[in-house]
Amino acid sequence: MTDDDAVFRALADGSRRQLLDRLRARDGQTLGQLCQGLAMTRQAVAKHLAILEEANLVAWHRQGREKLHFINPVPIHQIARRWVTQFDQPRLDALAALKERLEAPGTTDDIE
Amino acid sequence: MTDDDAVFRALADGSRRQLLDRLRARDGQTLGQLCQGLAMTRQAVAKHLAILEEANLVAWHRQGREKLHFINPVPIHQIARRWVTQFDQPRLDALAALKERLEAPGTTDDIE
DNA sequence: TTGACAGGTAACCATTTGGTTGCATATTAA
DNA sequence: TTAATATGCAACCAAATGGTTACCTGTCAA
Repeated sequence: MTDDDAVFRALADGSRRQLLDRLRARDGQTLGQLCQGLAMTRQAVAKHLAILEEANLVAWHRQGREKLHFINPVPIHQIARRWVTQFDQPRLDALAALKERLEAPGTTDDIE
Repeated sequence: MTDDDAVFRALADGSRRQLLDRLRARDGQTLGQLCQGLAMTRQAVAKHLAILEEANLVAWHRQGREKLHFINPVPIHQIARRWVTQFDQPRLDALAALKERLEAPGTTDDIE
């Protein structure tokens, strides 16, 4: 509950979901790149990114004077596991099992 | 964006997620029942339920002087479809296809 | 018919949120 | 070295949010 909260809050804002969309389209963008075309100041975008970082949805890496942002899909998957798959039992139980079997071989990341 | 927004906003609050949890545990509860044990006035709970209604996550039906609340899993599924399954392509594409076959009417447990 | 019960409505309040402006700092290029 | 570039930080602001109290309405049972 405590950890999900940051993710749900982060996803609650349309601008932040838009930022995630942009990163999903092209990962590793700088703050400046992420600002382009948005009707918002750079500082506002930076605040949104900070909230996404707090929710662990975005990580970054400094390169010179630039800050490269990377998306992290794990928290959303975790939430989906706890919320969507439970939502209508038991039809999706079989699905969850299948999902694990599908994702298991050769995958190293988001399945704990 | 416009329709998802209400759902994301509704899910952003912990009290509202708790209400959904309660309805998931037992569907069709009255306002009074949903208030029990919560550290919040009835009016506050009613406001939360109104927000869940706006997001189409909860529907209700009047029975005498009582208001029975029912959960609707569809919006969360829609969001999951648009967000989770897109999040790491293409590994989950096969999963989405399977999901549709699983969820198609008439299919129960016949996959294994 | 008259309370008691379930819920609705409205005014109000403190805090959070999403945004701004202004200025400071660090890195790169000329 | 100097100027432009990329980002950081802080103060401030309006509006939204989550909650309250107070009172009103409709329904059921005695």
